[in-house]
Amino acid sequence: MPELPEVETIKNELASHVLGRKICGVGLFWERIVRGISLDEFSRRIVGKKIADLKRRGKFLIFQLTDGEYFIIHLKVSGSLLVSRDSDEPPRFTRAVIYLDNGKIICFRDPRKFGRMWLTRDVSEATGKLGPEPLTKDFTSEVLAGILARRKAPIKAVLTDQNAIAGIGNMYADEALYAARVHPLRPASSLSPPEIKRLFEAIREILPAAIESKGASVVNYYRPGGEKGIAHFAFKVAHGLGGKTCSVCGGEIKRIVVRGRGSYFCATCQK
DNA sequence: ATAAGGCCCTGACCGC
DNA sequence: TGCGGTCAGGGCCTTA
Repeated sequence: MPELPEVETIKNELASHVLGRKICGVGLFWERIVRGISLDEFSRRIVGKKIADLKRRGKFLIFQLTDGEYFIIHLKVSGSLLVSRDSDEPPRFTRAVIYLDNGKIICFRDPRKFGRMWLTRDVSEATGKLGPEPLTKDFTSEVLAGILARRKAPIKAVLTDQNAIAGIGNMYADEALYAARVHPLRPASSLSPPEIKRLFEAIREILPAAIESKGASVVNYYRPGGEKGIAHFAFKVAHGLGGKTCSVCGGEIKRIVVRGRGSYFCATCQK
């Protein structure tokens, strides 16, 4: 599941393959993968453009093209972007292929077909409602406190709400709440100042560490070269990977469902 | 405005 | 071995 650290890793490792390259063709094998415009218009407008820059916003990957166009990808649950040669057969479940002028291709592999692509002159069409980036300097403990103060929903739901904070998904929300010793069902506005401080520090520690480890390969996450990340080896609770008991107190790691998502936590440490 | 639930999809997994 | 049923999950859409 690509979240902020995974998309950041993909961005970092894709850059050398794509920056300055011209898109000389596309293959589209799943009609609903493109949002907003038809497959024909997508092809017509993207072919011939150069990739001038590559950025990440939340879980969106943004290719800045020449002529004011932006090619935007969201990998959702099961998407990956794999680089190979145009002479190679694209891997199974490839929904789209981007052909570059250096003989390389980017394969958008997505077994679940949840992933989406945009081609637009206005980035906000895809990313407009996103909350702040949690790793920038202006995201502070006070900013987090302000976001949480007006929300009564479970803290887990607010952390994973992209319109509240961008980039945190199911895995890293569980890890951050565990590190901060906060129960996932606590109403966001009920967190005390020390709890907010701990949560802020957990976010600022866990996300960069996961980027350092090139992301977490739980299911269907691969780096552009096909390698896996190793961030999941550091997981304490997320996705049930932390063992049956808490490594701190020996308490039971429980699974509950919050807003339809599996949530793992220590029933003793997280109040 | 916020909260909550359904939906999209299909591979993986389970029980028989 | 094969079959049917169930589950997972991000974000959009609808409803309250």
